[in-house]
Amino acid sequence: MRSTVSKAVSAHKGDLVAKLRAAGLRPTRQRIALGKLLFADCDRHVTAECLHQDATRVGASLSLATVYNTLHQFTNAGLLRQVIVDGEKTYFDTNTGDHHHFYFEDQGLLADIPGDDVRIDGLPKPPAGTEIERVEVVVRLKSRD
Amino acid sequence: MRSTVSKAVSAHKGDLVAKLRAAGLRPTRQRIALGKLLFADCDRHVTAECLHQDATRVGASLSLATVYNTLHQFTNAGLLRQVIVDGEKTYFDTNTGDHHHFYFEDQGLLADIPGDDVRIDGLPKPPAGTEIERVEVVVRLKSRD
DNA sequence: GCAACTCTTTAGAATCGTTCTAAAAGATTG
DNA sequence: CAATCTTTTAGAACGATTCTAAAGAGTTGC
Repeated sequence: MRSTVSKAVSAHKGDLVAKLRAAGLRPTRQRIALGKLLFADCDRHVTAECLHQDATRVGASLSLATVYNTLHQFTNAGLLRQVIVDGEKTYFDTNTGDHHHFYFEDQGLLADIPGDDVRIDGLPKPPAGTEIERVEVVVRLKSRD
Repeated sequence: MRSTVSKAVSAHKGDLVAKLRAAGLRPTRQRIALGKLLFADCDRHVTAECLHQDATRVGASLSLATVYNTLHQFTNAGLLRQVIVDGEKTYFDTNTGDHHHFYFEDQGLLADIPGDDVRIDGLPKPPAGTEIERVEVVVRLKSRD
């Protein structure tokens, strides 16, 4: 059992190292720790602050500045995507595919909109000289009393 | 000609005063100056900083703090709407109706998406205990080389 | 394995948009 | 006009993020 777990973990770690190398990033202790937190399980939506807390909680000690650096490097490498729904803080999404979001305003939480069923019709052509980089839909939710 | 213009302006001003009163806001020099800038002509998308510059340019002298206060008061009164497309600054839109936006990333400019033809299909139901406050579509544009 | 080199990390300072504070100025009511 | 309430404002404070430059770690060639 022990060995299975550690095999699984090291396999993950190998993938991660390859991922980092492919992005031209050295596989440092810090980047591996953050990579594990971000890419190990299911999709996540994190802020720098909360990822830093996660890392600390897991015993990885790194500075907040490194978390910011890393999030931007991962974003530039196409491993993450930035989501802007709130003027206060920036969210990073591990799901880089085409999809949209629910935003729970009361709690400041993001969730992917499941399925790829969302269709947007009737969008005008982009103005001359510009092209669409992305169409983002945010469904803002509030708790019902 | 002169009189026509000044009549038009004072008519506008009267509307504005009424608008402010209806919102429970005293018609102060500062609020009237900002109101004129915001509601006189066509729809606008402003940041606090740029509205402050506009005001200064027009000869109205008021502090940046007042611009922030006023923008929020107008927003609470339903006269403006906040639009979040950029982590750096907050935009305020004089068009409070249901509509969506183009965002010119290179220039940090917002534009309404003309017409009410945009339809969004296939949205899942909001999670239990929540309700949709608003669905926002942002079409991010970049200049074509 | 070790030197030489390059890339990373980091603590702390700096930045920037925005909000807060408390005191002065202005609007309103009777 | 006096009394009262609201607004404005300069400047301090704030919080997320970025910058700085010096120390630390990863990499490469030998």
